[in-house]
Amino acid sequence: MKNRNERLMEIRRLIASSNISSQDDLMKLLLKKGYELTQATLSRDLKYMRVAKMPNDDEGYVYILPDKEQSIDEPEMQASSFGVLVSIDFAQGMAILKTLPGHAGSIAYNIDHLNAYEVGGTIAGDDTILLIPRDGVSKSDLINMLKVRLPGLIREQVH
Amino acid sequence: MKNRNERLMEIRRLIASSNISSQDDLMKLLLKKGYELTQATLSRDLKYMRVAKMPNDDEGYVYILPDKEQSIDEPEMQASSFGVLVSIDFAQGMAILKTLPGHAGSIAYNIDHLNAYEVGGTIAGDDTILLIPRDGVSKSDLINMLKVRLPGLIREQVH
DNA sequence: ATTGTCTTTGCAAATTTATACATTTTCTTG
DNA sequence: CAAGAAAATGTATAAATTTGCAAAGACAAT
Repeated sequence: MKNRNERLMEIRRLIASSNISSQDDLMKLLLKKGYELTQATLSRDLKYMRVAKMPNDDEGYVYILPDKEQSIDEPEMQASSFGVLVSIDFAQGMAILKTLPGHAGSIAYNIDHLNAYEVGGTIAGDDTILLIPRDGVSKSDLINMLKVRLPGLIREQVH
Repeated sequence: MKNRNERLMEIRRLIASSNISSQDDLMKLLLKKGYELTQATLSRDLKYMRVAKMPNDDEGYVYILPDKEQSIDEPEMQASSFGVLVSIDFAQGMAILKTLPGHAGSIAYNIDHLNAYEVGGTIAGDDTILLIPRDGVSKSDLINMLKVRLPGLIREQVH
């Protein structure tokens, strides 16, 4: 779906920033943000992202993200990074990103620090980044994520 | 009750040592060990011990202990604070090793020179190593090899 | 032993979560 | 573009979990 990825990111943000204790709660929060879906889909989303439900300090239960850091604010992309990502190709289930000469390192740094679910890890050379997506992450998942989380990075002709 | 504490310990042991996916499952295991109780009590026990339920790698869900040493992170393990190898993650059948900044090269060099059967080859960036295992080598094969051949690099995994 | 208090438990009902199946949407490939 | 394949979603339902309430220990102080 067009906005599944966006939705997954929103779910992450919500879980990171508030104490959510049921999928119905989460559903209502998402509805306020404009995402319309059923509890069944949420169950699948949470499973996809390996979100766990855990008893809480006080009363009740909360969902917790399987990631190390739950930072809500994301680092801004540097101005100089604008439009320097030249192409995205896929091979062997991995993404090969081409940048303007010398920019691979900084772009990879930015991508790494998104803590994006989709990204297993990156290795950067001078103008090439090898990005290993997590299992189950599709080409378009990855591209959508990059578009959403690092707007302006990708040159227009890339898709 | 007289043996509630014993029971809690037994539950801990069971959860640590097997993949339990429902309270009914756990109930049956406990029955075999001589503990007779209802699922409702189990729900309370798990809440008391803050045991979380999390989607699993393959299919299904598992209970996990909130033990500080037991990470609920995706990375298979974390290095000790003194170690250089920070995490090992798997995606696309390959291992992605994260190191402290600047150490990827030397760690990759060391791994290469083990001449370990398990390792097809490595590519190192600044703080990331992509390790391609040989066909048929499992995740745990690789981790065990690294533990044995490069002790100290990887923290002992506590269960 | 009796009383009162606190903890633990079972039962049953309510709530929450997962999933089989059908349908729709998206993607790929000719 | 069309056809087939794959992915995503909703519906309805099953499965799993939580909880209110009452009853049954456990324990302390009379």
